[in-house]
Amino acid sequence: MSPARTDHDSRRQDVSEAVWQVLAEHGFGGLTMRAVAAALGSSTGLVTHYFAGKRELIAHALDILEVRTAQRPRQAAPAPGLAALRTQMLNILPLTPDAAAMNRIWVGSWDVALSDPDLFAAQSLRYERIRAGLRTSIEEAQRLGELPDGDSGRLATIVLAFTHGLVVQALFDPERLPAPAQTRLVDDFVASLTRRTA
Amino acid sequence: MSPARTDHDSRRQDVSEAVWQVLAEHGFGGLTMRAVAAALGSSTGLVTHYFAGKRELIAHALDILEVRTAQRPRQAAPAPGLAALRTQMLNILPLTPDAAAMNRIWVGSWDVALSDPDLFAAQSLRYERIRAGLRTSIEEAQRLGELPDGDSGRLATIVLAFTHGLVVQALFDPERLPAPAQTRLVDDFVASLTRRTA
DNA sequence: ATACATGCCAAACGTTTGTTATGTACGGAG
DNA sequence: CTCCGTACATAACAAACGTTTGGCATGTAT
Repeated sequence: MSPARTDHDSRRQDVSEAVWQVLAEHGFGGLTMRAVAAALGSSTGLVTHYFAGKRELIAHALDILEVRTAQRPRQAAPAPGLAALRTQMLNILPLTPDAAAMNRIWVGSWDVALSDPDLFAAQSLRYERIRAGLRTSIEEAQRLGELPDGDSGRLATIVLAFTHGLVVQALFDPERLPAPAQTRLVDDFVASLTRRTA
Repeated sequence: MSPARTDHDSRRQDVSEAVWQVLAEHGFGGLTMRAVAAALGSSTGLVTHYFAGKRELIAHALDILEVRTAQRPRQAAPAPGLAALRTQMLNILPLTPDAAAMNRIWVGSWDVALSDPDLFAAQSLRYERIRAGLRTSIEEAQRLGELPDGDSGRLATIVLAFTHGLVVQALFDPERLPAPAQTRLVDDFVASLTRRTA
C-alpha cells in the first residue's frame, strides 16, 4: 500500500528550496518549471511529480513565505509592550542576507498577487494577521503607558506601513540602508510614536 | 526627408496608453507584445514599430510611471512646509481610481525591477528623487518650526517608507482603507512627527 | 513622375512555456 | 516470484512568446 523508498515530504522540501532559490534570484517573472528543475539539478518531471502545476508552485511559494516569516530565527522580545513591538519590526526588516532574500520574494509577490483574485485574498489575510500581531504589542504598550492611548488598529496600520515601506527602500538601496541604518530609522520612528502631545 | 503623415509622438502615446492599460489589469507578469497590440486593436508590428522590443516597453512603462507621478492632477500645496509635505503624501496615495491604477503598476514594477540590474538602478534613482522632493518640504517645515530639527534626509526616508507601505496596504485592502481612512492615517502620522519630546 | 522613407499589417520564424504521455527502475505487498 | 504503486527521466506536445521579414500602402522630396 505504501512503497516509500524516498521520504516524500523531505523531497518535496527540496523542490520547495529550489523554488525559493529561483525566486530570490529572478523573481516571480523568472519562475518557470524548468528553472526550478535546473536549480534542483533534475527534470521537470520531478517538479510536476510533487507540484501539480505552476499555480500550485506559486501558491506554495507564498505559503513558504508565511511559514518562514513565522519560523525564521528571530530575536525574542526582550520585554512586553514597546520593546516587543520594536523587535517585531526588526524581525521583518532585511537585516540579514536570508531576511533580504525573503523580503525580495515578498515584495516580488505583490505583482502576481494583485493580478490573481485567489492570491489577492490570501495576501490580504496574511497582512491582517501581521497587523493583529503588532496590535497586541501596541495594546500592551498602551497598558504600560509606553504609548499614548488611541485606536490600536490604526496604529498597527501605521507601524506596518512604515515597516513595509522601509523594506522596499532597503532592498533598492542596500548601501544607503545597511542593517544599522535600518535599526536607527526604526528607533527614530518608534521614538516619534512615544512623544506626548506638547 | 521627413514624410510624416501621422504624428509619430501622438501614436507612440497611444501605444503607451495601451501598455498602461495592460499593466493596470494584468501586471507585469501579463505584459506581452500581443496583449498590448490587442488592447490597442492593432497588430504586434505596430507595437514593435514604436518600441524596439519588450525591454524597451518595460523601461518606457517605468518612465511613464515617473512622468505621471509628476504630472498627475494633484492638489497644489496650500502652504509651504508641513502642509506641503502632507499634500505630497496625499498625492502619492491611491485616493482616486486613476491613482490606484498608477500605484498598482508601481508596486507591480518592483518584482521586475529587483531582477534587472538596469531597471534596478533606474528605480533607485527615482526614489532618490522622490525623497529629495519630500526633503525640501521637510526642511522648510523645520525652518518654520513646524517640525523638530533633525536629519532631514532620515526623516524623508521615514516619510516615504510610511507612504509606500500605506500604498501597499490600501491596494490589498481597499475596503478597509478608502480615501478618507488613508487621509486620516496620514494626518495621524504627520501629527506624530510634530509632537515635541516630553 | 520617379524615388524613397514612413506606417502598419500579416505572417512566419525559432524559442520558451506549461502540461502530458511514455518508459524504466525499484521497493514493498501478496 | 509476481504484482503494483511510487519515483523519477525522457521527450513529446500545443500554446504562447519575442522577434523578424515581406509587402502594401501613403505621404513627402526631387
